[in-house]
Amino acid sequence: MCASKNYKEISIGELNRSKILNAAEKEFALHGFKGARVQQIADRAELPKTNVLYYFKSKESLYLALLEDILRLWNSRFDEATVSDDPAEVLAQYIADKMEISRCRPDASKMFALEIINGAPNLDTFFKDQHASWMAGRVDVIKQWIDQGKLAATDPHYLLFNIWATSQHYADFSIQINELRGKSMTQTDFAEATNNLVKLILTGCGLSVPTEFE
Amino acid sequence: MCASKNYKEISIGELNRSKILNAAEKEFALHGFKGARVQQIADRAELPKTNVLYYFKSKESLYLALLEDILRLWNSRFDEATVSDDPAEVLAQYIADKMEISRCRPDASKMFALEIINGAPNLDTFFKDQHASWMAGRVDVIKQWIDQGKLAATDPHYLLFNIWATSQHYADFSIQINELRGKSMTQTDFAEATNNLVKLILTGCGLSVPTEFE
DNA sequence: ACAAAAGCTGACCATTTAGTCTAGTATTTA
DNA sequence: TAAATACTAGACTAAATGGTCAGCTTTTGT
Repeated sequence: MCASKNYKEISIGELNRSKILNAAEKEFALHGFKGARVQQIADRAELPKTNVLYYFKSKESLYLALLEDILRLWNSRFDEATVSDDPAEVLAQYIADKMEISRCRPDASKMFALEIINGAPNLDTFFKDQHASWMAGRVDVIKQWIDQGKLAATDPHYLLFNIWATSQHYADFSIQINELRGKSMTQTDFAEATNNLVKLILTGCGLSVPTEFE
Repeated sequence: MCASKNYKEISIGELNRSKILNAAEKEFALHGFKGARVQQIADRAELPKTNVLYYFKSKESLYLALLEDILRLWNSRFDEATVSDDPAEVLAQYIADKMEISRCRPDASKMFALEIINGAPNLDTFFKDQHASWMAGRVDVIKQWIDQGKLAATDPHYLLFNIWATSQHYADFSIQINELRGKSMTQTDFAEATNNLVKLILTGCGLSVPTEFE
């Protein structure tokens, strides 16, 4: 069910680029930027190391290309929500979208987590400003919902942090989760976890759970 | 308010060891095991590199010593809770303890997060087994609470994952949080965030919030 | 068909890295 | 106070790493 590319009519270069990006995402997720090795990315992509550096001029530019890709993942329907939308629907869908990313792109989530934990040295001011203004806009909408009595009073910042923390946890800490559950999460498990999380967050905000998440 | 050692009567060796451990925790939290550099740990500890390798025979043994320390942090009063305890009290206190760790030992939390994200290559079978049996015990207690009608029906695994995810997020993603809030979290902010989180989780479990967390 | 562009890669290099060695200086102990 | 232990530190090394280069082959557009 995860989105995947149509492999017809793509040049050998595009194919290799995508092989390299996939391999690199895995390696960076496993070892972070400093810890990842170009040779191991090459091995995983089944290409000689020189080939990796042919397509991406340096380890850093490969990392940055990947990071840019990942930041685009964060876009969602919640970005355009306004005060006239139904908060229960919007938030439930946002949570579900986040959970879907954790299921389909766990390594992207891990790479992003590492970048933040390591002090976000590669996220430039432009991204940070953009991110901050996105946040300001969303906080504003949530505040208006609260003012209209649609939502229990709560700090919108903490609400969003909680949504990110819980949903991303299923990707970032999947090793621990699988260990403790004694089995890995199937698609059905993810659906159950999503409903569980929607219920927790929405109930916590004084909202009722939309029927499709019950 | 964070716990700290009494520096009287400690030998120069103990002092240096602790300097090194502090410096290493920071470096490992910033770069992960592979990415951290012994030289930078030494610089941060204000000791020559050779000195670091005098006290800890290798980068790996330093990392392991630190990791062992950190695993002990996870111990809490929740470990001994039984079905006869009040779930609201116990869970609220557990959440508060976790938040306190995020506030006082953010680098420890980050190091642990990196270890898990990177596939837990240094957590041995003994720890994993111990952790799994701890989990089984706690899941059991929560289930009994649910059977007794003290707690709304929910999967105890997800409940614990949610508590960890949200509380650790304040340490692991502090850079992002500070950026988006436009200021860093004070002790007061942490108290507020703790109460907010206790309310979310407990309400989500159908529990009422103990007065000290309101 | 053919030239230009794109793709490929082994050999190589400068730098960085964890860790050693040796030779010393403080500090503790008997 | 002498011997033993604990600590300090510069010089060094072997291995690993990111990256270059020059010459090769394959693909593509006309």
